Amino acid sequence: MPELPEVETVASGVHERVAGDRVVEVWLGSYREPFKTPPQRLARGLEGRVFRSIHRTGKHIVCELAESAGGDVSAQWIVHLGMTGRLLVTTPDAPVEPHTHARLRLKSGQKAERELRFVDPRRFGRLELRDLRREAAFTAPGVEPLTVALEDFAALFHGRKLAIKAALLNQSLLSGVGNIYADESLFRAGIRPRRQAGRLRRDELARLHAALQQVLRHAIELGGSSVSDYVDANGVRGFFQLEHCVYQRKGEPCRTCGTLIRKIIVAGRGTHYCPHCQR
DNA sequence: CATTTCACCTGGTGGC
DNA sequence: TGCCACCAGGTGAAAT
Repeated sequence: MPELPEVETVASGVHERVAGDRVVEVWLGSYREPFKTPPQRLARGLEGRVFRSIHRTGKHIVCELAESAGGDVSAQWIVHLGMTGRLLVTTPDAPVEPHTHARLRLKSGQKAERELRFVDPRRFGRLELRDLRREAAFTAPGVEPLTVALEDFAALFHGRKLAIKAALLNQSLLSGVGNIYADESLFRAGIRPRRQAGRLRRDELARLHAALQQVLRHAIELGGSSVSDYVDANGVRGFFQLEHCVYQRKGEPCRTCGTLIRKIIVAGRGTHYCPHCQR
């Protein structure tokens, strides 16, 4: 489900609910898949630690952990939601959904007990623990789309022969853009997804830069896109799917010119565009 | 190195 | 209703 706006929404929701809480008990499922860090080491790293803050980097949720409420950050719990992952704050007695892979029971002074749960049917998500006394802090490989300057954005595509859509999806160039926001930003910039990245004109790159930042910011304001089952940390759906101009609108009229939206495959992904508005 | 393809999973949908 | 092929918000390894 999750691209930058959805991950941002989940991370800020989790932050609001659990910052300052201590992990008093950890339960982890038995599947190998979601655990980039072996379950035993992950559980040991989480147990007893305090959530200092939670934020987003690219499509990753980074939880800063300390030994005590006022202590220095000594570890990071990094959550990647994959395609179907959810990070939910619940009460401890809430029914446990199928495909729940991690449950963290949390406690803090006055607040009622709650649980932080990681649920992921397809198991494409990843859980990782970094011990900052031994390992470097997490950094995303690509640049941050929301804040990258136009000059640096344009430089990412210089000399590249791949399709602009494929370039937007490449996380080592930009961290956080996925299939929905690649299609939506290309529509808003009036650029066909198969255009060679290195051949875009200066004005097109400027339009794409502006469109991408606008669409991401707008989507964050609306709590992300709930295409099938995406919900935030509180189980609430987003509303940006109502603003989609092309994504999953194959055969429907373009909101600008009425031409029917087409769907093709680019970079192995379903790709939607308006043949009239995008050149 | 740059780029493309495919496997990894489960569940929902639409056609027959 | 039932079965089945196909598709899905992501990524990283393998192939080209």
